[in-house]
Amino acid sequence: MQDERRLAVLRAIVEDYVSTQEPVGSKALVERHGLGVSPATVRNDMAALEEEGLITQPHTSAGRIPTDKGYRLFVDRLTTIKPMSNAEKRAIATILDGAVDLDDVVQRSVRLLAQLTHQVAIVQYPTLSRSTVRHVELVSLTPVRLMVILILSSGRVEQRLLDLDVPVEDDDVAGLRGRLAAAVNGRTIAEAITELSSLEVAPGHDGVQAAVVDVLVEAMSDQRGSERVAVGGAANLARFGDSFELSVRPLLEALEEHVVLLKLLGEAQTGGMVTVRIGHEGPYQQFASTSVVSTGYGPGDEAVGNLGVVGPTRMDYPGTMAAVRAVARYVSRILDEA
Amino acid sequence: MQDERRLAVLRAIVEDYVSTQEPVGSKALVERHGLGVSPATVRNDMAALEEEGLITQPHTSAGRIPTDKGYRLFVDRLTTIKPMSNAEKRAIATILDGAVDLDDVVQRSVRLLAQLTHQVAIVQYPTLSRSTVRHVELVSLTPVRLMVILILSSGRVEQRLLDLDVPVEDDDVAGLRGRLAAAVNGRTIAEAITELSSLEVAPGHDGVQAAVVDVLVEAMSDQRGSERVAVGGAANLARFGDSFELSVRPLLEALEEHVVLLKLLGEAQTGGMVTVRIGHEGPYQQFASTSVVSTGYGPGDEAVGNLGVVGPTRMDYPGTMAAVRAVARYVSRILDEA
DNA sequence: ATTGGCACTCCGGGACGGTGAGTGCCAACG
DNA sequence: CGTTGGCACTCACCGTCCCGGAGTGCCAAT
Repeated sequence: MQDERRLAVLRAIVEDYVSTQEPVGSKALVERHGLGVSPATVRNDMAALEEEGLITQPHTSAGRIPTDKGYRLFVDRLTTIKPMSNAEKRAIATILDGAVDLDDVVQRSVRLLAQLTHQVAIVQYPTLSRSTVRHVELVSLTPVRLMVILILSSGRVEQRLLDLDVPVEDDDVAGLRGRLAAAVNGRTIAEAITELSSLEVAPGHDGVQAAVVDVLVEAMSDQRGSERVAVGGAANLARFGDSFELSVRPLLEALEEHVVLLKLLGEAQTGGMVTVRIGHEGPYQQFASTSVVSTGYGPGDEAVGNLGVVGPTRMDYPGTMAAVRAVARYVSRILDEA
Repeated sequence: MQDERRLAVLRAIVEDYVSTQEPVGSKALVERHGLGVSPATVRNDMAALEEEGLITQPHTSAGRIPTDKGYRLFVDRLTTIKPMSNAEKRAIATILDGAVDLDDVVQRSVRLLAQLTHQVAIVQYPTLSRSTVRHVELVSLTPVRLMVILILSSGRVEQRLLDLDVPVEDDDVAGLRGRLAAAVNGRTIAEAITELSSLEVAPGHDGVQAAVVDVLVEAMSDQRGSERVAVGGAANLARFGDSFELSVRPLLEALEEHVVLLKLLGEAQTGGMVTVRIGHEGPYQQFASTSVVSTGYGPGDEAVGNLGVVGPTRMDYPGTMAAVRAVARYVSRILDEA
């Protein structure tokens, strides 16, 4: 039926508009894409598509541009994620394999993603909540100053300095270290916190132990680790084309508000699913003309963080989705190995 | 003489242009500033100032705007840094005193500076090179995995994971730890590196020691610590007014190139001196229309890092310089206390 | 259902002219 | 000699007008 052709027309409109960023007319459409029909036919189809709210015209007698609903249909039904080329895959692998530690992986990822997509990339640092305690270390720098180190299975290391009211002996520190290790090593964060709060107090040094436990609990429940994000490719905002004040400025402001970015990235999705949020579908109406393409990453099927890009609604969805998915996979694989 | 008045005219032009961002004419000048002369007189002065290359007119028969040279004279001779108000001082103190660690100080500073100046703020993380080694710690996580921790007087903590070829005993680790501590504790980074490379090898475990020393030297000479910078207030780029492509885009790109930013901040200045680099005076010609106001900070008279802002040449120099100096002072004081 | 034809709409860009702010110069003045 | 008022001149800016072109909607014919 001509229903199929209509969808083909929609696809063509999206693709043309994305690449030229100008409203696309019926004549240009039939020329560029080899649909074997006349412009008049396309016009009829366009009228139908507009009736359904999938495309619109900026002003009477200009070409059509897709609406958010049009992009949604395009993303859901008209496109398959085009796989990355082998060269791209190799580039991803080379860049990410060079990372020296967890933070470096995140920073490289965000750069890479920005480069691949030519958009603004956002990568969330791995969240602590699912990882387990690998090691707890106490180091007495001076008799009244203790350093508390927490090493997690995710590879993240948190350290805290702790000033004591009373001096403490090295032997006592060693004892406390042993008891702490027994209580928390191998447990998840949540379990460890429970264990710690029910830990028996050794006589005589309850103050020190309480202080250390406090610091540990604080370090564990510290949401900073999971709230941090890395941002890259802000310069790509320059290609937005749209009005500066309307689109770019709010984004520029948001890029420093990590809470907002985390909300934009949304809930972690596992299993290679890439989420696309188009324009008004998001929670912030100042981003009405921006889309977010994101997915979760993590070892195995466990999502420990999100990553994605944000760009104009008029973006290359297939390519962007492919890049996001590919980077997430490689990052997950690296976390697997670590 | 009328020489003084000419300088007063230059000052007035700079101030007016900075606040209105429009070329300023002779009539408007005498009205807004109470110079008790006629517009015609001012016109003569303007002609003289233009002759000297201090001001220029964008097109014939428009008002005058300052040249880079004009700004330079203004900054050097026509302005005193206006002190911060008490309220501002309190605000700075409150915000910075709330910092929990070194990184937090830097991050708070950069936000603060951006807010105070309405420009893009840059704060360099304290450089390692001048600080001394406070503590070295070795922790054996497993028999073949060591954690190496380096604590510096600046408060920075570097940790590295080290996988060994052969298992190592706890006792040996303790011995090595002792020898390392003796070699480096209290030394500056440079000294410590020298000491480490001439460290005698204990029989039997030369492999382990060599590996640990390698890691330590790497951590010490790691330029990452001194090359890292924090950036804030990128949204203020939106107020640039100038052509987007010409001014904002290169800056936006530079903001992700930390090497470039470090070069922009320039050499550390101590003793409360604030450096101003105006337009073409900088090393990058793509920043011909941007100025950098920067200074060093650090405990005592020792500069351990730079901070500053970058904005359009047309900026409020007295206010910006005051803010930069004030923030640097408070940061230095905090480093003093730590 | 598709197509060719046709009248209509409207954006974008170039031409045009008036207005106003600002300048440079000159002659007069203290 | 520095200052001032006067005057002619220069442009940027803004609103108007006009035209061409791309695109549309509709209709009758196939």
